[in-house]
Amino acid sequence: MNPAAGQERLAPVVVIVEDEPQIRRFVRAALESEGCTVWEADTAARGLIEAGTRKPDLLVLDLGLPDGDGVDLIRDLRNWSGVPVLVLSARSDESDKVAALDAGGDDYLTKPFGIPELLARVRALLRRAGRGGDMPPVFAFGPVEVDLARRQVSRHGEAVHLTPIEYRLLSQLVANAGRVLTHRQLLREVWGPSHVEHAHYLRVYMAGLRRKLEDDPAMPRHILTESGVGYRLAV
Amino acid sequence: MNPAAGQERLAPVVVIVEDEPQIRRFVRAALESEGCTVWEADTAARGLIEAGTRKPDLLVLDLGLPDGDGVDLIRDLRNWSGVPVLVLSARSDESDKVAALDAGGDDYLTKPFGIPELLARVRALLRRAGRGGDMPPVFAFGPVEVDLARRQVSRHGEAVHLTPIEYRLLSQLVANAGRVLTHRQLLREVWGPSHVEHAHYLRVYMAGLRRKLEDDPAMPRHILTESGVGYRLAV
DNA sequence: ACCCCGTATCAAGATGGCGTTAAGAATCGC
DNA sequence: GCGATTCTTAACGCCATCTTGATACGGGGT
Repeated sequence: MNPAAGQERLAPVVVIVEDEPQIRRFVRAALESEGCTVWEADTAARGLIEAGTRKPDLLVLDLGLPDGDGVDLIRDLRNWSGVPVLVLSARSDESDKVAALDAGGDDYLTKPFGIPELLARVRALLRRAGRGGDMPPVFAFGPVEVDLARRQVSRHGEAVHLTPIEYRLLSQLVANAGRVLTHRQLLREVWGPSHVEHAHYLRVYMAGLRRKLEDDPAMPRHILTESGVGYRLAV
Repeated sequence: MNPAAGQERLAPVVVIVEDEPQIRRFVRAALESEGCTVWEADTAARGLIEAGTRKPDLLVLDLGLPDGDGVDLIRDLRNWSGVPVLVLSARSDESDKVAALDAGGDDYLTKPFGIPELLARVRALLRRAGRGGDMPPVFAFGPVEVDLARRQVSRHGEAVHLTPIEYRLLSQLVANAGRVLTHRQLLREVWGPSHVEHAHYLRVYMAGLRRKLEDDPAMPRHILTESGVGYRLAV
């Protein structure tokens, strides 16, 4: 079993071992833009310590370190850790690649490299290590949860069925939660520009949403009407 | 029980998908010198079949195939297999690398490449796949079990025969279990982009799946219809 | 008090989507 | 080529959803 299976970690943890501050910052910024938590080390010795203490999901390693060969670091690391290792190097000699990979490296990228390729290879390694998927974003107000990705709405934990128009209407409210949406705005987004005058539709369907989502439809606490203007979703 | 569990496989099995016979022989010789058992395919369609029947430990894939994009092959493969994929390509554009890796590829090697590097990367992929886990091979809901790797479906333990389209439809549902799939999404994935309007097909084939998989096809408990939107597989 | 406008709720009819079956066409394996 | 499987297409009844009209409520202005 995977020992990390139980503990939910939202952001992958990455350790960078790289002596040039410029490249370190460069790579750090890229990884953080992917949502990673990043720790740095500028020597091989420090790198091993960081790999031990931070329990990273990925190690990005430059071969050219001041205090030792990066290949030795990998060999050492592999005695006690299976963390994926992405090797960066200025040397493009095939023998270097073979040595680093056979020592236990998982991928080898030659400088200069592009950030998109680096990130794609990082994603590939994290995916295979089992840290690919993250949680779907769910929006909640009161007892109601809206899962936009699964197109599913629940109230008090139980699934609630919404018709297509009801769902579109709720989506608009959620997307602009807290803000007032005018009748015209809602009608245009849900029914299209030609139905902008049929404010009656809104009343019918808002009643439906309240009946399905509010605890007391007569005293709505979240789907509020701004009389003469429109509707608002209170958070 | 898993029939392959007892039989010790000493030699890794590799499938090569490559249309140029010269490179195919070249790569094959190299892999066999490493002690691999090698199977070949010269088209994308054939490659998928080989990947399904040979149960390889690694897939070596050339992107430039005569009958389809290799990236599509990876995406298809990833619906039912977690086998490591090493991509070979004549194109060194960064966007090609990113596309192939994000589709599910594990490594990307640009032609021309040296045999030592190829083999080192192969060893790295086999090493990691050997100790790590692959995809959970069987997906279950209610009385139904779907073995994506063996392309086999059973209900109450008994094998159920599905036609190709039925199986692809079910694959899509399983791959997005719990999520609502719109008519257009399903039609595009199963019949192709040109049949996006033929929603009737879906009704016919969903009826077929329900007849074969649901205990009471008239009251489906797992293959649910989201009226006006699409379908969803309930877990 | 009364009227008026905006709102809430209910219900019935219209519409189009959906499930099902079956028959002809196409494809595949032998 | 031939038989069998699979796919496409059409037809029909049913039902969820949408539309539309009717009715009631409530506050503000005259």
